[in-house]
Amino acid sequence: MFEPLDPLLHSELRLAIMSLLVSAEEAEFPYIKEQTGATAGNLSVQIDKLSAAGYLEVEKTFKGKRPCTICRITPEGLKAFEDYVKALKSYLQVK
Amino acid sequence: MFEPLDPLLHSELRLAIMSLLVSAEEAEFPYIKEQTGATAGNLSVQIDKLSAAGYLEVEKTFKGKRPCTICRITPEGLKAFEDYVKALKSYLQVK
DNA sequence: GTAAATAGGTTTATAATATAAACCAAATTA
DNA sequence: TAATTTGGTTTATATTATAAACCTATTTAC
Repeated sequence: MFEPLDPLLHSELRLAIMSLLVSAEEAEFPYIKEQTGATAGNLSVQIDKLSAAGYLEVEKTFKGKRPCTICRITPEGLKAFEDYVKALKSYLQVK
Repeated sequence: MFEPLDPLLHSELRLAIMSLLVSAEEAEFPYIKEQTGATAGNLSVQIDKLSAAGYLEVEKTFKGKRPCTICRITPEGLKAFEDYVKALKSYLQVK
């Protein structure tokens, strides 16, 4: 009846991060911060979790002299996102 | 960009309960338990929360000699559910 | 008739989670 | 060179989800 929801994606901020990256393929930390309205601390923690799960890959580089964290969604992340959306529909379809 | 998600509805079990009641208009505790696969304790707690928020009304009655808990969604509950679904779409629409 | 099992839940304890506050280092500006 | 800003990370706290333990009444088995 109700399909289980991936707890990693069933989180407001993590879902927003993934949603951005599904469209963008690549985004910098400050951009994600701005778009989601999250605090840097919260964002850092949630990106770590998505990265640890293999849903994101995180590249730490430099932009001029300043550090720059770039995030991209992985194929597994995209699959997980699509599965999550599919599962969600079992809750939202009001017959 | 991303609309906030009602934390009361952004919960797997509570969302399942509400989803059932949007379709059914009325359901007994054991039926909800069976359909959601939740434990009785968890279900009891989550129904209380939805009820405390005014999203559900809970009628405690008897079926023969045995206690029977009936749940119905309220107009505010329905509104909240619809708003939640609308908000969710801001996360799911992959352009 | 009474012991055990079942129905229908509620209360309570625990573990996980989300979140922001505090913090840090380097670069820039005053 | 002091203060501020950028770009984050680490840590502490408060909330939350969840199941275990529990309770009462009824039914079934002996």
